[in-house]
Amino acid sequence: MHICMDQGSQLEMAYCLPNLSVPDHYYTTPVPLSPLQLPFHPKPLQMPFDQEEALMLSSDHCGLYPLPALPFGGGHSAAAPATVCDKPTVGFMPSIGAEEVGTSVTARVGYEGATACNGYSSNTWWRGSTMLAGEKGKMKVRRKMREPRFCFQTRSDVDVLDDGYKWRKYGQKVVKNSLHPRSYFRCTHSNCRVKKRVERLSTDCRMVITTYEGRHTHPPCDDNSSSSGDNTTTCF
DNA sequence: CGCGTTTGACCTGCGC
DNA sequence: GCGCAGGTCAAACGCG
Repeated sequence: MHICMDQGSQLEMAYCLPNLSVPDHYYTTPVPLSPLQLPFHPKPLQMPFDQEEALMLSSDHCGLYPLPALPFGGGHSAAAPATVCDKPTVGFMPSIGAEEVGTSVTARVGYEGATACNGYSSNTWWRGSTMLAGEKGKMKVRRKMREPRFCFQTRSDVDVLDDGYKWRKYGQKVVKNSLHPRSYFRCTHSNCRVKKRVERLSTDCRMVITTYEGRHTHPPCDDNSSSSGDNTTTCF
């Protein structure tokens, strides 16, 4: 079964997640919104990571839509998912603060996260096991530097979509006002620090919110992308 | 034995 | 300054 999208939407999704495979039991959220007109690209949707913006998309057969609010970390907004379902407003994520994800022009200039994604020289962005005690002070600064993020919402029975990359779970956290814990994944590829957060909506346990943070510095794993015949890719 | 997951503790940011 | 909540670490554990 193909993901239920028109061709344009599939194209957009393919740009967003070039290796996303969608199992049979996936189907995208039927949120009755108007098709998204991304304000930052008149041309076909660019890879969102290149935009260094936080994109929050919901997808259905009519296209990709921005999600009005999501419980991103940092801001204590765990109750946001209810807003997503109850009051779907069309717009470009005003709830995501520029300082949170670097969406403002100011934040994008000298955006350290993007640099770190492409050609960072060390692993100082997050607290590593090799970090000395004295280095922890630097993390206060580092933590403000956010990777470009892309978020989308899928209706699925499984938490983790097969996007062609290999992920390692490094944490799970119970989020306030949410019945379901949030899982934290990191790309297992060396020198690739892309992170992924997966959580389910408290209002609809079948709705999965997946948030990618950062940009892969490597191609996806071939074994994963061609794994099961059950999965049908939406890429072209 | 190696790799991935689980889970409690810890750290940091933010609001009051 | 304090408490809360999100994010991350790392030891313990499980599995192949």
